[in-house]
Amino acid sequence: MSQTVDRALSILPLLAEGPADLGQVADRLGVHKSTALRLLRTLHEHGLVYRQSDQRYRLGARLFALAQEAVENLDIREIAHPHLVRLNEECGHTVHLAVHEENEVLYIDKVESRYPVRMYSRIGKPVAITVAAVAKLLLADLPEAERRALADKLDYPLYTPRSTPNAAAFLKELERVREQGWATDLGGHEESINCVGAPVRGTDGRVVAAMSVSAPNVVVTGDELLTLLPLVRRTAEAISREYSGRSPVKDPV
Amino acid sequence: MSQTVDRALSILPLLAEGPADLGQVADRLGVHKSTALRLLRTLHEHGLVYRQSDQRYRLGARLFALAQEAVENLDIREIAHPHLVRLNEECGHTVHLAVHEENEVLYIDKVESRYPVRMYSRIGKPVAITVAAVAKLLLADLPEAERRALADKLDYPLYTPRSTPNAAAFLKELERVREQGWATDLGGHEESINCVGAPVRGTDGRVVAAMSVSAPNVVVTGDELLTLLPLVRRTAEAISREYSGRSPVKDPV
DNA sequence: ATGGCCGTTGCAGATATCGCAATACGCCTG
DNA sequence: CAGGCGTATTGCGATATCTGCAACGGCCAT
Repeated sequence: MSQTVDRALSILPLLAEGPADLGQVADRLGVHKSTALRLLRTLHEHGLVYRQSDQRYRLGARLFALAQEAVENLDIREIAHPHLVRLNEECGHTVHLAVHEENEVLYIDKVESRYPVRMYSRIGKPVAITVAAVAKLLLADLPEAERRALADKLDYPLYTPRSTPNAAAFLKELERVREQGWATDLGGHEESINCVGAPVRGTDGRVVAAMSVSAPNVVVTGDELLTLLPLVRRTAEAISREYSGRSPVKDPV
Repeated sequence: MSQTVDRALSILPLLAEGPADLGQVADRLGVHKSTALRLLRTLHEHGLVYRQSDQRYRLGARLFALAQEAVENLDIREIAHPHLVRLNEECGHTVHLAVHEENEVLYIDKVESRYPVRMYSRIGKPVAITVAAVAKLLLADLPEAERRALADKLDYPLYTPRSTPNAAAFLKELERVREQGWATDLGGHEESINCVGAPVRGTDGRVVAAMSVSAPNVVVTGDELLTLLPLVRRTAEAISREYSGRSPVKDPV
């Protein structure tokens, strides 16, 4: 770990609180003014800090550009996977992670009992969008207009008697999911399979992914599965925190 | 200027191109692997880089969080936002707010039809500096020497046949914008999109920000959009007044 | 004018950083 | 299962780099 770089980087969260002048930065860093000056200059040359007209420093524009590119490379799956594995170890059931893309909802990760392995054969396949818990979570977060438009376009196949029958029912269900912050699929896709899921949110609060736990009701009934809800929600929230940068480092040796 | 910090920060744009492993980073930095390792570790501890499961490095989510806090600290945005929303309600089109920083022009706020939401996906992204109405407004206010120097440094990509073709044309356009006090972009960036914008000025009369209204010409033609000019200018002036503390509406303390 | 405040610079000493080489680890091959 | 290869990691000494100091210069308010 480099001391100089460490100090320089510590300036960034400091400036995130608001603009500061040289003296303030030096004080809060606990270094001499000349030292702070040189660090700020280097940050400035890289565009990470900007010097406003009153000579105070604040975070710079390059930060935006980098963040932009960072987000494009951000793979939720990488971050979520360990959490999914842990959840699987705790409850023993199949765990899914899904995202919404182009009017489809796709699984992007899956952890199955005994098999902490990426089942690519299944991953990437569109889910039953009108009934799956993860689909409800992802679509419930859309603006109302889009939700409406999408609901109209969809087909509502009756996989089982419990499948969502039509657009009206679907929209109503989405509204409920939106308000309660979690979703279920109780035998809506396969008669004997129940799911309970929770949303993963980004910094802006929007739902970026959804996860769920699935189990056949020969193992646990729907009601029993619901007792896992707190655990599922905690896991989803942990992923959200890490994804949005709220927990920068978890285990620094 | 600090060599160590300089090297560390050089890693960020490098990783913005995509994930890289230790060796690649060391090579591109021109330093020994152990050096690169220590720099990367420091960046990692601050959350600026993330280590994915294949041990390669990638930009981290903390960058996103920092950029977000940075944009929230811009007081122009605070002041302007309600005005932008009102303008959006009145005309129905997309409204942008942008500032100039370090040879770049960036959007710092955006209000979209029905959607008074911060689109961070777009906010923070540098604008097409040679054609956007807001860019013309901000650059037109620079001292002539700076304007000239900047115009020479820029590239002039031909997004469309109407894009500004070269430095000479750009300077001429800036001169006109400077005199008339407003600017347009008629299909210079995207063939079917027109914009009309006006400057926001501080106490000393200098342009501190610029705003614009954009609409596809399938909705309104360029001429029709121009009829909104008085409204846009009035809004910009209202923001200017409030920003420079001469707001007739409400006076703080 | 003049004193105080803040940012900036040159310098010599201190120390953190660098590259090297050796080690450890994971992965694939035979 | 052994062996080999590529990569990440660690300890260490030489030295380039960073640091704090003190002096300078500009700016503002008294």
